[in-house]
Amino acid sequence: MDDASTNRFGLSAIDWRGPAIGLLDLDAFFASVEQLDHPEWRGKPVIVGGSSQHRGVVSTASYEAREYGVHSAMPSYQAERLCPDAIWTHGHYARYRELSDRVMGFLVEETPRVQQVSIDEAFFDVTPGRYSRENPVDICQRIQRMVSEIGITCSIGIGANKTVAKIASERDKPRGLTVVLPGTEASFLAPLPVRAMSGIGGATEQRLEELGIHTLGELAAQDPDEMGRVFGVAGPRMVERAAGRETSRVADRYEPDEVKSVSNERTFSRDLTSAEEVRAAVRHVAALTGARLRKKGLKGGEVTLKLKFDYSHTRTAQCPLPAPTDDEHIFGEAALELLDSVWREGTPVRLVGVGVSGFGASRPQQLSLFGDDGEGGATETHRDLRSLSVATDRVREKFGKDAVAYGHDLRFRGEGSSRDLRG
DNA sequence: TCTGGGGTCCTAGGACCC
DNA sequence: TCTGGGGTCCTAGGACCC
Repeated sequence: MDDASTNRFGLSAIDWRGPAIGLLDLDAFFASVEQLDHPEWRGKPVIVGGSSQHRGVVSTASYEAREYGVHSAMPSYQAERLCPDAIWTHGHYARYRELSDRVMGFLVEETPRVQQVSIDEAFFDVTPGRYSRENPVDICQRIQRMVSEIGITCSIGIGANKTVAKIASERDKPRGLTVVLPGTEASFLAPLPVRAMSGIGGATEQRLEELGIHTLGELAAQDPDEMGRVFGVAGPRMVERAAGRETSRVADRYEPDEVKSVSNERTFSRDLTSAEEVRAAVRHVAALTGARLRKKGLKGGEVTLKLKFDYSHTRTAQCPLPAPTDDEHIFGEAALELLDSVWREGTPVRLVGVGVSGFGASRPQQLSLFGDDGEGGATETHRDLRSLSVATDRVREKFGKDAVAYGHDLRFRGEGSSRDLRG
């Protein structure tokens, strides 16, 4: 890479002018943590993901597994065929969270402008003169050393804006440090396929293709108004970003965005068809969501039911709740009432999801010292059931998730789940 | 037994109101 | 009588991200 971008070191001497935005991405994060914690797995193909028996997919593949063609989001049965000797694990989310927090801590020590975008990725602003005088390249090399010391690695891209930093970070993985020098943004981006830019997925790529636009350079040359007519508000934005002129700032605090919804969904290892099964599944998934709401101290005023029938057919239905709640006995029953509007008994159901949103009106949520006082129209029965939910949470916290199960929970225990982590 | 789970944002269309 | 035309709110669904 000797053109616009470079991963050569020795750039400390350059006089960096203008904004310097970094994007740090932890390399094959979940799989790398597993190899850190299981030394005997190092150097071997490791896959974090759901099992093929439960229609799972790959969350993260170690670099050794990637050599067999395994990648994130690939159906597990396919990964098993490509790499029969891989070591599989469902993952240990709390542990990933712990290491992620440590890495984010390193960034915060360098600059107050750290915007975490996922468990394994964050933007940070190291513009010279803004928070420190130091050269951005030196700062990033130090961050990489600190990350290495905890036993995992990261790749970093640095550039004048987020779009450039993000694409640069993907340029040279793992352990890469790719620098796009100020003023070279447009020439760095121009030859890349449109798909390289985040925000452009399969559908947008195809529509751009139909317009004869294949590269970011071609996209940058479009008339923003014309693109606005085709793509709505995203159109002009796409053109600006492709031209290397994005100006959106890195968030000014190391704080996750305000939560707007909390949901759980489950794909079952076989399709459900009877009303009894589907209703039990709704209650089960609602209970998962309820427990998370209470843990987060959130009560929401809307519930959403989601059913997936096959890969391309999904239906959702949403309704307001009488009062903000975190109790699955209330929002779960509301979800059951929505069932008739989206499902006829006999239609096979592959996935059931229950989400709660509408936190805005009742924020901030403080738990009352005197127990439950914010339940509005809740009946006595609902209060009793709510107490039951809280008691259940406590027992589960103390003795583990499977210590308590309502009747309808039992048949769904042990269904696989996983999380995605691309890169 | 082919394709997960947890999110965010945007859009289109209908209801409703003036 | 030949039905206008905003604005706003709500809902469902799609696209996208990791």
